[in-house]
Amino acid sequence: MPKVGMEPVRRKALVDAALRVIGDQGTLSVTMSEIARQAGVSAALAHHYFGSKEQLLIETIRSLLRQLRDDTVTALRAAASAQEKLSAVIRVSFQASQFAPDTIAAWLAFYSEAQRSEEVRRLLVVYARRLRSNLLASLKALCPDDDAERIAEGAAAMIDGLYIRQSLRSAPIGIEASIALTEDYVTSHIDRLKFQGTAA
Amino acid sequence: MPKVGMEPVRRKALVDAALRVIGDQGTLSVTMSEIARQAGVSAALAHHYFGSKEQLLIETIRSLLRQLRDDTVTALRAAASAQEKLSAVIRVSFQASQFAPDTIAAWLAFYSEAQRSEEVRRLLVVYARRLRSNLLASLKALCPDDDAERIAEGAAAMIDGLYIRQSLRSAPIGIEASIALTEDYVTSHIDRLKFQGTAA
DNA sequence: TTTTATTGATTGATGAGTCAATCAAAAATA
DNA sequence: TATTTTTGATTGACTCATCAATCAATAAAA
Repeated sequence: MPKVGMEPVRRKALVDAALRVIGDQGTLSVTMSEIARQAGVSAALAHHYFGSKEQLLIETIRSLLRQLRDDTVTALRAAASAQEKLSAVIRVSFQASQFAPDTIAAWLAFYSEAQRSEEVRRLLVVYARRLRSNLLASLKALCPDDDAERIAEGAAAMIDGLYIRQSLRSAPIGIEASIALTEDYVTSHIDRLKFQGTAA
Repeated sequence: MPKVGMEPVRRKALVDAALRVIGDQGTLSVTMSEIARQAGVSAALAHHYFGSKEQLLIETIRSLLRQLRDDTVTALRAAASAQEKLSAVIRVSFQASQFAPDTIAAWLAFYSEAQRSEEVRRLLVVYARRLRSNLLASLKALCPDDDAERIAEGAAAMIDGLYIRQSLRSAPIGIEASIALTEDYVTSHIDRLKFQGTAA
């Protein structure tokens, strides 16, 4: 079977398998063998292409982040007004693929790993910044800058918090309810500023 | 040195050491040897008293939860009005001991472990329920029940989210700012209900 | 024939859990 | 009180399993 040009195919298969296995087991303490098995190759091949487990894991996170970024960009393009963009950013965070139990479990495992691996931490900081800045951009069109900062901070925290609560799978808040809760937070604050603005 | 009655002393020392080591390394993949070393005893003794690593970890989580509950009870006792109680619950979540990097890292590790261990998951569900119900009790005195439910849900999510964001140690939001953000969320929503109420 | 893809077998390290042995306090007995 | 027995506390050494990483060998293109 050895055809030439297998490298990108195998890399993708391994990264996808890694995400599956990590999500399934809810930990980064998964074996290279298991990942390789799921990808349909030997563990030795995984090492051949990635050099180390650490490297494979990092590529896996990168892949997850890339996916999220692409979805966000697409959603933002389709949105016209600031309100729509805001809604789009929130919506993407809770879209089915991101909010699936396995994906959440994987995110959680990555956050935990960030305590040890500087590179993983850096990647997650990129995610946090991106979320905050996407929210901020739209918010600044709707309220004063410093209020926008605070609201963006709060909304980002709420999104992450809904994730972590979802991971416990008790009193499961649905996708729509999560979106509603977050949008409610944002609009409620913007509204209040209007009232205060007219009152003052 | 073998005196009698060492068991409770050693158990506590081991549980405390476990929390320290887990917080420090940010993972449950810590060795019994290391925990024992920190507690000043041999790994064999840790096994003697706890039977297994899993069991020691569970006792450690229990200890953390107990601490949090006690602090909450104390804070609630000192609060008179519903507003004060609400504020107290929020404040306890962010009090220095809970919000310290090591403690947050430990929490994160436990959440991750909950994906695998049913017992760990159960314990964290207890925490989530308790937080929600503490918030709910005070909120119900301040607004209609179904609004209270939503606000409690949102506030709990925001608290957890601020934790997770804190764990990345980038753009570190301080304790006071976190409290302010959460209280702001709650009061803003209650206020809005009042406006709507008078307007309708 | 040279290069790329691929794997089985092996190695070396690590870590949980077990066990038999030791040591000293406490309790019982003389 | 002095001596023996019992029991709790404690550990070093060991076993057994797991796993990341390496390597030599093979097979099929180019």
